[in-house]
Amino acid sequence: MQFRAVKGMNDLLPEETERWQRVESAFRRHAGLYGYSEVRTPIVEALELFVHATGETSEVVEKQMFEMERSGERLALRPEGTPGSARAFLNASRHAREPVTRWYYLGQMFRAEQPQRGRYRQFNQAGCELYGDPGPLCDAELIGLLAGFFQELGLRDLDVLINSIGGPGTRARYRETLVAYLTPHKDALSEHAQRRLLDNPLRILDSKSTKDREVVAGAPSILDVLDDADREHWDGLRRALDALGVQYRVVPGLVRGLDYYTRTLFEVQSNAGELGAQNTLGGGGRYDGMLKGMGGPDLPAIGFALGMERLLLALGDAAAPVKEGHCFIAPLGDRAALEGLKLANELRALGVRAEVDGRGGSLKSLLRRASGLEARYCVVLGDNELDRGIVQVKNLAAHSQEELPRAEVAARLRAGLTREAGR
RNA sequence: GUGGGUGUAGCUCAGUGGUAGAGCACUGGACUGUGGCUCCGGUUGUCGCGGGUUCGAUCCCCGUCACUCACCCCA
Repeated sequence: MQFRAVKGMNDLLPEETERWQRVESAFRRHAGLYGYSEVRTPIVEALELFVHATGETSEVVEKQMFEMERSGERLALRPEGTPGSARAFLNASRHAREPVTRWYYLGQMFRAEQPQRGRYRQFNQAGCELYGDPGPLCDAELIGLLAGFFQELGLRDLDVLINSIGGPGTRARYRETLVAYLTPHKDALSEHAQRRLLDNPLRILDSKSTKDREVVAGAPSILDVLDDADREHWDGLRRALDALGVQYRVVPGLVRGLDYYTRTLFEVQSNAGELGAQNTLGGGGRYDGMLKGMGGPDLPAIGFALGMERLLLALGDAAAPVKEGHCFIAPLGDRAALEGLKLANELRALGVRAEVDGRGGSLKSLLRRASGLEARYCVVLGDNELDRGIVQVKNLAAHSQEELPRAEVAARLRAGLTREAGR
């Protein structure tokens, strides 16, 4: 084979896309119930948008961007959805026509990581963004939306983690506190964490290295140094989550790797299916500084993204769609084949999926094929039937067969399928 | 980006220094026009790719690519 898909980028074949479509439509409906509408933004944006919004010290921007140049413009494939959505929001001046904007999106994202189960170079996210509400009630509602979506799909054993990293003031103060605590223990930290100590010390808090974990276990919690406004917001979030009945766990070490977060952070993990190390199904947080930082109005915002590939892995067979009954037409001979084409169209006109096997072959092999396709009915049509103005209809599940007048077949089969679907 | 594991038929996998097998799938027949069961037959491979050692390599060695797991990162 000469060509293969680019590393970390995968084809989705029909068996898979059926599962995807089911989850996607469930997401659209779920987000719609909360008042979210779909936004579609370009996959390619100015490189600078991500450097500025996602943050130049984030790993995503530092090492994982697919960059390109066109007529002197530096462009990039989007590594996440939030910056593009925020840009679109500002370009359209949405804040001038509505106080609060709720958008959701579905789409491909690109990060040049080492591929792994549940982690690909082209992957799909579904996400929500909420502009114009400072929270904390809407923070709780958004977390509830995310967790509720997973539950609706049938996922159990979900772990909802929350934290607050405060506003810029709190974070700067905490950063100093943390560096002061970690520096004496520097030699006990992993090599990676030692580097982080200089550029992004908060990230050490969620290191998986046991060395780092031991040191971090004794570190001061950011929740203890929240300023009054941050504290009030945090308490309000917890009260609202309790009122909504959302189960959660406070994890002071939850940090997340995008630079723009303020205050509320959250993540939903699952042990279901075959997720392996990529057990974060979705996550997000508040990013009150982004819109202003991009030259727009000083408006608060919060959002999340969930990984479609991971969600599908976690769901396993649970994402398999229910098959609708359909008809298979098995014509014997050339004359019957033409009649079969006509009958198939009659069925389709009534909204019934139908297919004709025009390849010829024995009745045995045609029935075998009908069986393999899991058709509900197989219509057998040969010279004998044509001459008598009837067809043989085989109910493949019931192993029964009856003769029906040719003129009535389509309507009768539709009635049969409707009856079954109603059960 | 770093480290480990694995690459043999469409799928799941066995196998041996003398150029390949099973099950499933597909297909034909037993049953001149009746499936999913049974029985019998048939098709399918550059043994991931390139190089080396050897009389000879799918097997040993080196490289490379892909997949996979972990780190890292995050969805």
